Amino acid sequence: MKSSAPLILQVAVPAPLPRHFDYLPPEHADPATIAPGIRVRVPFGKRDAVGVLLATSAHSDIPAAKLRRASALLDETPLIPADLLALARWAAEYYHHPIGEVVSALLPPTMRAGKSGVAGPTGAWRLTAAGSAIDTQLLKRAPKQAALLRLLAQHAGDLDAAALDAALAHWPAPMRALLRRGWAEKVRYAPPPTPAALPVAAGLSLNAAQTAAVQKIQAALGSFQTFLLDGVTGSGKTEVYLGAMAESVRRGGQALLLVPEIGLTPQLLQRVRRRFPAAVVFHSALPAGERLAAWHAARSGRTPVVIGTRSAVFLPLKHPGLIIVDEEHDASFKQQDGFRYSARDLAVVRAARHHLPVVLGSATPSLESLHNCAQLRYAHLSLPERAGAAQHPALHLLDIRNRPMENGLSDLLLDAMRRHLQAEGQVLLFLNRRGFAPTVMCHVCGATLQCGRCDARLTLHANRRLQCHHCGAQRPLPERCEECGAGALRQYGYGTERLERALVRLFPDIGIARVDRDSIRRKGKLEALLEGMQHGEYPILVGTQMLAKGHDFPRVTLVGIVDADQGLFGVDFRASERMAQLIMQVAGRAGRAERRGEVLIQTHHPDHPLLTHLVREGYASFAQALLTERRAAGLPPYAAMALLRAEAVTRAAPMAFLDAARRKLAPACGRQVQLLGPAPAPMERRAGRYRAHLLLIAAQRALLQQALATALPALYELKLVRRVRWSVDVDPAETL
DNA sequence: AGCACGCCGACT
DNA sequence: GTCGGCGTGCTC
Repeated sequence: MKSSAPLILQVAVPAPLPRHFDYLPPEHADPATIAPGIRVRVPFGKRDAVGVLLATSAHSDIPAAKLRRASALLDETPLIPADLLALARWAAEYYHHPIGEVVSALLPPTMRAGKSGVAGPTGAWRLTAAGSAIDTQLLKRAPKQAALLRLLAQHAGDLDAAALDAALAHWPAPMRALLRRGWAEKVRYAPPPTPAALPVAAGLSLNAAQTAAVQKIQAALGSFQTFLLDGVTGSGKTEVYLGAMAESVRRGGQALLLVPEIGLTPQLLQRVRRRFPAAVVFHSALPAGERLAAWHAARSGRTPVVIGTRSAVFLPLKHPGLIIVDEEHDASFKQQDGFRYSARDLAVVRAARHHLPVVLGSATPSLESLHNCAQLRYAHLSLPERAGAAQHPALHLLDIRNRPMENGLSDLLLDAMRRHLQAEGQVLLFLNRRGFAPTVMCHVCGATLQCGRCDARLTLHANRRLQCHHCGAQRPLPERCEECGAGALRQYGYGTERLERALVRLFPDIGIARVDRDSIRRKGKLEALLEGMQHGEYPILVGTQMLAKGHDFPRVTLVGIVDADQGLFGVDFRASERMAQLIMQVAGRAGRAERRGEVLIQTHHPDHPLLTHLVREGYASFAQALLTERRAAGLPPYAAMALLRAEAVTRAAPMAFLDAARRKLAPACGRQVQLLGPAPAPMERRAGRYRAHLLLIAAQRALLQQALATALPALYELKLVRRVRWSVDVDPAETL
């Protein structure tokens, strides 16, 4: 017998180390089972770990004496399909994140823990006639096989993988022996229906622009193409998604719809479910069991449509057909800790690898996507009209300098509210600050109440408790100033709770609903409020940006933006882009039915070029102006950016680490990649930890990538690494 | 990250 | 005399 070449398993092990680990296969491993994407149990240092097989190789750079043997192969067929595994490897490289942690992100927690791979069983095992005839007493040399035979005999052919797991440890190997000897056989369950066989309801009729958009997307099915679906609020993007998804499903391809936050879009969810009754929801807040079920439904092809948040971009799909990213400009597609990927960008990469079309939809597209359109990398689909008879709302700046104010509302805005309410209109007031008052200050000494763990002021809530909106800490409002002891604490500024209270007094006979994170904390509360709004129970709505996300309020005729000034002077280079998107998203809630909407924006800076440009020329023109600025300043999307972040409980450690990191990075950066910092983060202390940044900018992404790839491995060797929590953030969404 | 090993303080 | 603090090193 010739000895086969040693086979090396390259395994992604869940550890924060920037490499894979080599192992020998388990003894007696079935070579047919060894395929990339299966899970492998391996000894790792002094403990056991569940890793994922990335690839096999004929040789290893690790000295043979150090190589250890994997203890078991945990799956018979790859849990992670090859295309998805390739995407993970690409993402690990692009985001410079350890491969083991990236691969973990693809597995539901149950699978990560090494539980049985086939919770959605593919079939069951039973004895053959030959197997029934075996006298298990004669199988003394194979006690496991004997036990398995007895088990199968007792259960008359109904044992699936889960049942066997429960009954017998390490059953797969003896089961293979029984199959080989013809004593047992596997009965496969009927294959799951293909997406095309699942029910799809008819859609609404489309207008000309919608039809054109759907047709272009349909024509691209089966090939890679990125579309930016650019349509004002109310122009009917959802119906375009549904039309394109229906066609993909009809052709047998599953559709993946990514949304910023499931909980905030009950209306979208309803529409998807009405059209695709077999659609499945996926997000990381699901209970483990439901998450696993959804994961299996996607992987097995049992569901035609998955609607999910960020993490759903990594769902295995049996028949991938189409990917859609709704509200593509939304920052929540960027993961903000650990593996800092952008689900929107990965959706595009994934579509390219699968040869699928991908649709990025927004009424206020990100500058990145607009730039990609200008570069002809994305196809621009416009939905210029509002669906139905609705007209665009008119935007006006309200100069509130020197105006009489009533609890943050100017006489101008109050007059307009009365006018609209009298005409049976609904009024929406937007204030992006929850709580009662954002500042509590001592009138004697001027001290403000600060969070003990963050560089931030505490927000007073209506329940007389102080809350830190950065770390969640809470405490009761003290009687006296903690600095000087005077009993003269006063509240400054307005939050949604205070605004609501003022409105109750100003409009005593009118129903008022408040929508913010506090008011919808209880499950189903948002749905109940939305329901009430549809029925006209609440002529006045007050809320934070939650109101801006995807809900239809057909009766709203007036939108009041209570404080536009807070967005004008942000420290982040994306602050003005974000402000414009928020204003336009909120403005879009007005006048969706036949009545023309009005949008009033309160400001102390009515001549501010950003505001005047946005109001007079609209978002598209505003975005072009911002792009021109970004180009001149050498900022994204005209440059590539990465941020090295570090945090620790001492102030000095993050800076010391980043100083050392800078010295390691500098030679690799050369003159082409700029290094800025390290500098303390804008809010240096947060949740008791000090934070600092080191910024890298390059005109060309490849140069930045190369510098990081060259220098980052050395950072793992720094002793200072143990003293900080650090991460690389490629394409940071915010530099806070 | 986990988990060991390894040297220096207040306790049964 | 030991239990245990966290610095340091390693994981194929």
